[in-house]
Amino acid sequence: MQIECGLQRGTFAFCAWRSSKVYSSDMQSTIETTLKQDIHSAIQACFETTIDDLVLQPTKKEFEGTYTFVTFALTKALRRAPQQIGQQIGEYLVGNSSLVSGFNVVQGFLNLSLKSSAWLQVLQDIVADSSFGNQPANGQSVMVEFSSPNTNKPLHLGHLRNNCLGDSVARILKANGYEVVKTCLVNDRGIHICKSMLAYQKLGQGETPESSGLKGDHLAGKYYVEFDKEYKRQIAALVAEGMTEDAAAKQAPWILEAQDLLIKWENGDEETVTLWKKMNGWVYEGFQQTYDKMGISFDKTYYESNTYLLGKDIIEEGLKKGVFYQKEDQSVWIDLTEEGLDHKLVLRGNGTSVYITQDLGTTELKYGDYHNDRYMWVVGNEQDYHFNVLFAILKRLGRPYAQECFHLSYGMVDLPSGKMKSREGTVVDADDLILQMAQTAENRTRELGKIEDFAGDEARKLYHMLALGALKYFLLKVDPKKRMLFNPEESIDFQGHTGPFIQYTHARLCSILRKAESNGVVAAVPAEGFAVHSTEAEVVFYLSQYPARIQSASDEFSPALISLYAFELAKLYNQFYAELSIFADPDPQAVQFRVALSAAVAKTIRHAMGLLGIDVPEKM
RNA sequence: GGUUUCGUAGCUCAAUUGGAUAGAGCACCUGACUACGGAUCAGGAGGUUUGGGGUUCGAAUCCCUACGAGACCA
Repeated sequence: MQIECGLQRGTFAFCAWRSSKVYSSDMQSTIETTLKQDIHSAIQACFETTIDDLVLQPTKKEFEGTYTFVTFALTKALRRAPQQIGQQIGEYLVGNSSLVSGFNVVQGFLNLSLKSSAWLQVLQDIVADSSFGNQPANGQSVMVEFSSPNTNKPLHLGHLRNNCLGDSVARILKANGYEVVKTCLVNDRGIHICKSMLAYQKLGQGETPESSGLKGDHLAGKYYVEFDKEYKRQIAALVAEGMTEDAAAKQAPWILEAQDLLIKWENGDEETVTLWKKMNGWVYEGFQQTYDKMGISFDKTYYESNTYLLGKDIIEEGLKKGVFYQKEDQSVWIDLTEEGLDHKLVLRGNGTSVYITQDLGTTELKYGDYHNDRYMWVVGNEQDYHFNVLFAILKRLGRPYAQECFHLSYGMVDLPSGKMKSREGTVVDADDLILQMAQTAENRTRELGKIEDFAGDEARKLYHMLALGALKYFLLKVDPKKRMLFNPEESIDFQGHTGPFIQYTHARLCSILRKAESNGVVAAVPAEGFAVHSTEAEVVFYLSQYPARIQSASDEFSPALISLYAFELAKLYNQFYAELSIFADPDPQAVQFRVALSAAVAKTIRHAMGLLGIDVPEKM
C-alpha cells in the first residue's frame, strides 16, 4: 500500500525552469536522512505499510523536541487516531533508533528529541566539511541581468533594491552550483536622454563635473529635471493660449527640439553624438563610483545604443513563420489571446521598434554570446505584463531558451507619500543615502567608544561596512515579490532585526575566538560522553539547516530566506552566549566544544552574509 | 473598461507553501550575575489575519463576494 503524503510544489505559468523544481531531499543533513529512515522502519514495523515522501518539520519553540512528524495525513489510510499513530511510532523510535532520546505527542504532532551523541556527530560533520554552504558545480549556467539604469539620472533607492537583489541572487545561485554571468543592460539612448542633452545645450554653459563639483550622474540628472521644469512651463503657456493639454504636450517647443535631437542622434549627427558621448561618459563614471561603493560588479555590460536596432530580423522571421501578422498600416502584431494576453504590437507601421522588438533582439544576442542554460531578468513588477508577452513570443518562435527564461519580479520601494517619482523630486538618492548611513554608523560607533585603537582609515572602512550592512540587509530581508516601504524620517535601524545586529554578533564571536587562541584552547567536538545542553543543541540544529536553506533560497530566488536565517542564527547564538559561560566552565570538554560551536557559527554567519553581499567585521 | 498583485500587533516584516496557542524587530513598560563585548539577554503588554460566506480533521494561506490600495494594457 502506498500513501501519498508528499507536498507538491506550486507551478508558475510562464516558467518551466521554476515549475520543474521539486523540493529535493539531497540537501538534508545526514541526521535527517537517518531519522527519516528510522521513521520509515517504524511505520513498517507498526503498521506494515510504507509512505512515499515523509516530511519532517522543525518543532515549534513552545514544545519539547527538535523534529516533528505530522501524523494527520496518515489517519485515513491507517484508520487510526492521529495521537495513537504518533504514540506507536514514538515508542518504536525510542526503542530502536540510535538517534531518538524521547518523544511527546500533541494531537497529530509527534515531537522527537535527539540524543547528545547525535548532536555531537552533527557538529563534527559541519566542522569537517570545508565547503559547508557551497555545492559542487552542477554543470548549469545562468545569466542574471540586473541594475539596468537609465543614463539620464542618478541611481535611487529603487535601483538599490534591484542591485542588491540581483547581486545576491547571483551569489546564491553560484553557491548552489550554477555558473553565473552577471550582466547589465544600460538604457543610454532615447527621448529621455535627449531631454537632458537639450536642457544642457540650452542652459549648461559648458558646466562639467569638474567645474561644478557634481558627480557626473547627478549633473546629467540636474538637466533632466531642468528640462521637465521648462517643458511644464511651456505647456502651461500654451494651455493659457487656449490649447488643450494633450496638444500642448505634443507641441511645446522643447519637446519638439528633443525629438529633433533624437533623430539627429539616430542619423549620427556629429555634434549630437559628441555631446551624447560626453554626457554619458560623465554618467558612467558616476555610476561606477556608486557600484564600487556597493561592491557590485558585472561580467558584461550591454548598451542599448548598440542593441536598439536588433530584433527587426526576428520580426521578419516571425512574419514568414506566420507567428506575427501585419495590419494595413504595415504595423506588425501578435495574437496572444490563447495565452490569456492581448494582441500586441511588435513593430510600428513606420518600421521602428518598440521595447519588445529590442528585447527579442537583445535576448538573441545574449544567447549567441554565452549560450547559457537559463536567463533571468531582475526587473520591477511593473513590467510583469511585458515579460509575459516577451516569453510567450519566444515560445511561439520556438526559441530553444524560451522555456528557461525567468522574470525575477520584485515589488517597488514605496515612500510614505507613495511611489518615488524622479521628475517630482520625491526620490531617495542612492549616494545620499549611503553617505547618511555611514554618518549614522560613525555617530553610533563613537558613542559606544569600542574602536579607539582603530586608525582613521580603518575606522572609515568599518563605518562603510556597517552602513552597507544596514542598508543591504534592510532591502534584502523582505520577500522580493512584495513591495516594501521606506520611511526617510525613521532612518534605517542598527538594532534588532538588522545587518549591524548580525555584524555585531560576528564581531563578538571573533572576540571569543581570539580569546580561545590566547588561552591556548583548541576547538574540538568530543566524540562521546558529553551532555549537550538544550541551547547548544538548538544552535547545532540550526546550523545543520543551512544547506537546505541555501537550496530553498536558490529555488525561490529569495535572499530574504538567507537574511532571516542569518538573523535567527545570530539570535540563537546570543541566547547561548548569555546563558552559558564558555571559558569559565570547569569541564575542559565543554570549553573545547563551545569554542568549536562558536567557530562554526562565525563561519556560517560570514558565509550567509557573504551571500547577501554584506561584509562582517572582526571588531566594531 | 480589461488584466493583475496585494490587505497580518501602533509601525516595519515573518509564518517551513493547508498544520499546533499566528511569530520577530521597532516603539512602550519591567528586569540582568566583577564569565567571555550591554549595538546584547530575560520578561510584560499589544491580533475578530480588511468585512462576509464556502471547501475539510484543520484556513492568514484554497474558492466566491464586498470594501480598500498598487501596477499594467489601450
